[in-house]
Amino acid sequence: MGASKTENFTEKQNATAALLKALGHPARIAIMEYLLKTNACICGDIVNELPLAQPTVSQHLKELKNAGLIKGSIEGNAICYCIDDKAIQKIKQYFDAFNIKIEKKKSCC
Amino acid sequence: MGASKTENFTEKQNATAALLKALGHPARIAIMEYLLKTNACICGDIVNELPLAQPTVSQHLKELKNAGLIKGSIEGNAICYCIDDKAIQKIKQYFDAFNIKIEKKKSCC
DNA sequence: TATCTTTATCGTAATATTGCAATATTAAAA
DNA sequence: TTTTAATATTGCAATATTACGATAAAGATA
Repeated sequence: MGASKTENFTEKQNATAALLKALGHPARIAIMEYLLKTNACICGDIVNELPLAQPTVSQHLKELKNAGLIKGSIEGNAICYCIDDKAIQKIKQYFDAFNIKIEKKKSCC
Repeated sequence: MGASKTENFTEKQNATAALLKALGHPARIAIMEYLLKTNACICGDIVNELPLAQPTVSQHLKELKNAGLIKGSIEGNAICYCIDDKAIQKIKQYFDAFNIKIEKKKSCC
């Protein structure tokens, strides 16, 4: 098949999975970490930071953007990318809640 | 291609991506949430909870196990699965740190 | 206007993922 | 020992992902 049966899971489960899937590639982790490391948005420059060809980087940026993890704004003939705080917060909250429930359990295995 | 160029990224980036990739599927999110919801390890029962055939569920469980997100111990002819706390904590710490850095930035876009 | 720079898109090859039927495995139960 | 129950593995079809060369698009600059 190759296609996930998303219709059988909750909206929330699908949304969570989509966010994490977008981060589930080393290049996209590297992009996020690079955007974080620099103290402002990055115009250009991302391609030179990564060991991948320009079209490949562009594709990864698109995926991160589709997932809502980054924003891009046009700045002359370059494009400024930066992290969308809200998406990261959503993920953080998810794992915070998850972790609290784990700690309450205390446990078997 | 279809294969990620992992050799060009750091160990940490690859490891982070691998963990998040394992969670980047609604069925695997559903499995984790089900394991969390119940107050102990689950022996059997997981297949009945999910809208997928038994071999498919088994495959997803295998991936979660490979990623270190769950543990499975044999219990008679059934298998007890439960969440591996350490993996979740690793992820939580990653996003905690990430979020702290984001907040320090305050920001441009 | 012509050219340069930056980013996106198209097309395509290689590989990975998803899902399931059929079957194997393993241990309990009859 | 045969049967039953639970889970894993195999094999395969359908689809998705990853990567990149070639090319397009769009604004800046000469």
